[in-house]
Amino acid sequence: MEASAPASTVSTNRRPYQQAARDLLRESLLDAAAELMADAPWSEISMAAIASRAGVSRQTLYNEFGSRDEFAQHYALREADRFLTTVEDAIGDDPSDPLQALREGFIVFLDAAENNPMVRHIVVRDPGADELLSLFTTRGGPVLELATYRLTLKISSIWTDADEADARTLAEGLVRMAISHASLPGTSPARSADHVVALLAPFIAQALGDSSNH
Amino acid sequence: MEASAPASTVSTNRRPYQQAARDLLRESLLDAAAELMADAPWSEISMAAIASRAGVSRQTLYNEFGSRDEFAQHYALREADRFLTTVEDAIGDDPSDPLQALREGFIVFLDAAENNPMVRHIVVRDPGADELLSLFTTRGGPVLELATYRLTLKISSIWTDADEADARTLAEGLVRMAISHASLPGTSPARSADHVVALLAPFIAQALGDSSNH
DNA sequence: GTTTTACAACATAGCATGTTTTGTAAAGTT
DNA sequence: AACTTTACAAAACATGCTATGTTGTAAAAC
Repeated sequence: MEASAPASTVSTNRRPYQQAARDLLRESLLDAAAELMADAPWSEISMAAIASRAGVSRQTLYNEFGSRDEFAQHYALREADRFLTTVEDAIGDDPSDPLQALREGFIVFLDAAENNPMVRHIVVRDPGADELLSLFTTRGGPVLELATYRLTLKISSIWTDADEADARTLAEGLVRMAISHASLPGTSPARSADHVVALLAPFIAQALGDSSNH
Repeated sequence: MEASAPASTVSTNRRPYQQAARDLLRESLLDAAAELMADAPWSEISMAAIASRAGVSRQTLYNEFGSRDEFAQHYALREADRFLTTVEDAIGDDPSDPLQALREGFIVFLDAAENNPMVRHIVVRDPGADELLSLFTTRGGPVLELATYRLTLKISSIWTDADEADARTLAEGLVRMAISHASLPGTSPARSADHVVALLAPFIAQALGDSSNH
């Protein structure tokens, strides 16, 4: 019935401008939500408020993201993604001093976890507070898996002679320690990082130095 | 005014029987609460129900423990204490195989955390569930500190040649890892324990073998 | 392509109600 | 002397009702 349209979806092949405009719209909406989230918890932010803040009608919001839940998921994923990138950047690309690199990444994480409201919502299950974004955090499983996965890649890419399994073990341990210190802080982020690095240093030394594995 | 009573409090110096009777009463009440807690969350258990279950009047309960909150705290503390004892027993007293000993303790903890309802209330902040016992868990800080402290003592007492600071670092790491795996389980307790032991083994080897510290 | 207007379904906040539970006190029982 | 029974005020909680706000969808207007 349709004459000229190819067999793919409408949104897949689009002229660059339209694609860019669409992305801009979505980003603006997510940004608007982020701004509102600074003042009020998710449960108190209406779709109307988000649209209005972005200078757009409520209907446009619903056209872009199907529902309130979908929008929340997109928002949470974008935030988690940005966050992991920040940590990866803090680790850097220099393989010469692994301990210092991991320490940096750890501190960046804990500092952000203290300030960034979104991260607080993901990491800490605040009972009397926000809840609602835990739609997708309900069990933090997905986030932990994503973070472990990306950190494993990062470690493997920098210290190429490390065993893959060792990298994964280390990554998961780091992520769990990071989440633990974020939700139950000891003293300062720097001191927490020192403790964790002291605890894991022997493992790292062994994994990096000991490449005589089977 | 008082003739023969010495200057100390009434409850401090008491004849053995009376002291024992009092302890028995308190334990019976705490046991009754534990039994009820198997079927319903704390918020749904009334003081009347606890007293009745223990075969005692409500007034006696209030005479022993001043209020509902106080009772909850005593209950939670007793449970935490028992729990730590169980873990310490699992670790044992044999200094010959530290890795296996810690693995045992870890598995015992995770198994109990899965089953024991009380531990679940302490460790995991279940949003849609029980809440109320988090009066004293609100921030798990106290529990984490107690557990870290006792585990440090345990480690130091078995492996006497280990550095005190190392013992504490290890203890806190173990506790945080245990809580992390209890609230976000990976696969099975045994596999979680294997991962953690693998990660911390190098640190343990260094701390125990390397007693040439300053 | 976006906005406006409209609307049904659902969720939320407030309120008046009756019931339960807490915490305390005094009198009765063994 | 310790426990139970009875009694009671204050607070917490459940219930049913109404009013208001929000979500999600659709159609007409710009």
